[in-house]
Amino acid sequence: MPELPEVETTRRGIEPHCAGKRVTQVVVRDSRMRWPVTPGLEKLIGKNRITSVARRAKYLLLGIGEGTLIVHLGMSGSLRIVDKTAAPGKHDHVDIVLEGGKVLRYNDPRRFGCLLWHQEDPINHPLLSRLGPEPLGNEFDADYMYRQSRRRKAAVKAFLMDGHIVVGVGNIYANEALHRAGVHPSRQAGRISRRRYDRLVGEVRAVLMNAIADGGTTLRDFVGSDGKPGYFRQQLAVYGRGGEPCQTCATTLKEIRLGQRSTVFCPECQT
DNA sequence: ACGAAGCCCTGCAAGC
DNA sequence: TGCTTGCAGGGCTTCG
Repeated sequence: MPELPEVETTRRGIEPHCAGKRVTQVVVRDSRMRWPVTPGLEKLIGKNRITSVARRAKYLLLGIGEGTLIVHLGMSGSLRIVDKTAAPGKHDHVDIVLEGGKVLRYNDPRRFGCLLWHQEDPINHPLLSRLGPEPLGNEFDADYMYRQSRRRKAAVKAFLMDGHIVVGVGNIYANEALHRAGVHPSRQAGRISRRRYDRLVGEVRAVLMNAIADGGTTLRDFVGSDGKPGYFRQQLAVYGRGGEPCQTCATTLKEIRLGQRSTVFCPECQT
């Protein structure tokens, strides 16, 4: 579920319930995640106040007391605000109980996510220190992408999804942005002009911003209830539409695998 | 340095 | 109906 827009939507959804609140209790039911949940988390953050709820790439950063809880939702994770009385269900691995009777509840069926405690500035954490710029920030522009891509032989789609180049562009939005920009996903990153990167950068931005605006709508009531997946679907021009006609030129959309991931494009519009 | 592949895990749909 | 297979929105790690 979590692409960058949904992580940002989660951040916005939980922030008002968390910021300024004191933690009264932490319950770790299952610590087996991508990496084990930091041992002793209960002691480390218990009784401290949540001061901030930030995001870097697809990591949520909860400022608590003197440190930061780094949370990643992996591929199937979610973070919800529920009532203290709500019984935990399957895959509800961690509860952060807040003063006032609400609980920040972490659920992740596939356990690809993580919850890691970090005492210092999270910027210096190994997982965060080498990440590329934010796709919606100023650093991400045509010039940057052009420079980074020279002599790169990898497919532009893989390049776009590489977190060391730019963060937050997952499989869905890579497919969408490339279609909107008219760029073939298999084209070598180093063989794309500055002009075309200009277009691509604009479309990455546009598609993410649309999704964030929409993510708000999609998951408007995810707090307290079930955030239903797949509502973006109707807006997606190519993802999940292999074999269907291109909305621009009616050519049949082609589906291939690129770097183990499903890739859909229009052989006519994308060159 | 770069690029491709492997792997972590559960759930679900499709095919036999 | 029940089994097996493949695939899923991520990304670190390993290998060549």
